[in-house]
Amino acid sequence: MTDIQNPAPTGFAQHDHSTCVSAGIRSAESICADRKVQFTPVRRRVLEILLESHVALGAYDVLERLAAEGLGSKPPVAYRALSFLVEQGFAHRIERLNAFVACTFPDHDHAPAFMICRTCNRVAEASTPTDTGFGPLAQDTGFVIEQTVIEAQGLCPNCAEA
Amino acid sequence: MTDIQNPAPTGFAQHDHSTCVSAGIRSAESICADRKVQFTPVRRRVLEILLESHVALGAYDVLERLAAEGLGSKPPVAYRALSFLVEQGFAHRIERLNAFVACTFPDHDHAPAFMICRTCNRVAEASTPTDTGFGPLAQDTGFVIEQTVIEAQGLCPNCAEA
DNA sequence: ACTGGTGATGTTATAACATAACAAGTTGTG
DNA sequence: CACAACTTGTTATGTTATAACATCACCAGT
Repeated sequence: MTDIQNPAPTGFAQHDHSTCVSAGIRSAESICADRKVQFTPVRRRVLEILLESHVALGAYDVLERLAAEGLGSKPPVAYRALSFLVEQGFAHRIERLNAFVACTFPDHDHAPAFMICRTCNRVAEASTPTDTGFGPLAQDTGFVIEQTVIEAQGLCPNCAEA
Repeated sequence: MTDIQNPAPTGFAQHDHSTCVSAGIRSAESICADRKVQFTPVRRRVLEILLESHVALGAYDVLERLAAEGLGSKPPVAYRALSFLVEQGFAHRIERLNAFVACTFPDHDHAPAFMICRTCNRVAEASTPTDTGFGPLAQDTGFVIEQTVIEAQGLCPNCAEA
């Protein structure tokens, strides 16, 4: 297995966050156009909400925000929008937290790996090579890999200080 | 990152399963004695239930079995036993499934990686080197890793055929 | 034997996460 | 316009998880 590649992880480091938001939305718009899928108001707004921070949000956190804006108040509304975003690769589900974050690299096809702060729930995303080391093993055993989840838990730099 | 090491994954392959059960219980007994923690009837029984197959079981699946045997019928009973087993390294939580499996290597300290069949929920466990590739990246960013979850989803050999 | 500490279990209640099923509205296309 | 495909709204319920407090069993010290 080769090392996890890291095209400059945002999430923990200082950065111009407004770029994350605008770039995320622009990518999504353009990809949706290409794929001829609808980037509806609810979907767009949910992506914006996720993009507002690098903190993983639960479906009900998102829903609460939607409800406050009159965009839907029942769980399926949030779950449907989140499923859409995950399917299209605009967001990822963090299994460990049953929560969601906007994707940092919506434009490349990649296998994500996450560093998750257990104190502040902030998440940094890195790319991994498609072969995460299971390849050879899976071949041995006959297991057919469809997707791999890699999630590291710990403390982000800020929370580690305190 | 080096390849995932694989001390002969059970789970999918044919094997003498009674060994898994007896060895699992014996290890747990001996480790509990060393650590001076109690291997109570509920804890033992829950481990036995997990050991009965390499299928990941939800807490409520386990609870159902316990209840049928008069060993406890309320969720906290199952969750407490499962937490204990996970803490002691006798079982692992599969984040993707919100479920649990008995550990295949309770005697070594290891970072587990799992192959999870989406059809039958059977799980094969492999060991990884302690450095799963996040090390260098984490150092760059200042992230302090406490635990890493690696879970591959796909089809086990049996289910892949069908 | 009493007392108090510790750890395990029992129980109630509820929080948090998720989806099935169906109705109603919207949008693009012939 | 009419239709098909898709999206959203809503009800109801299913599933996973834990907080909080009561009780019990055991052991050590007096």
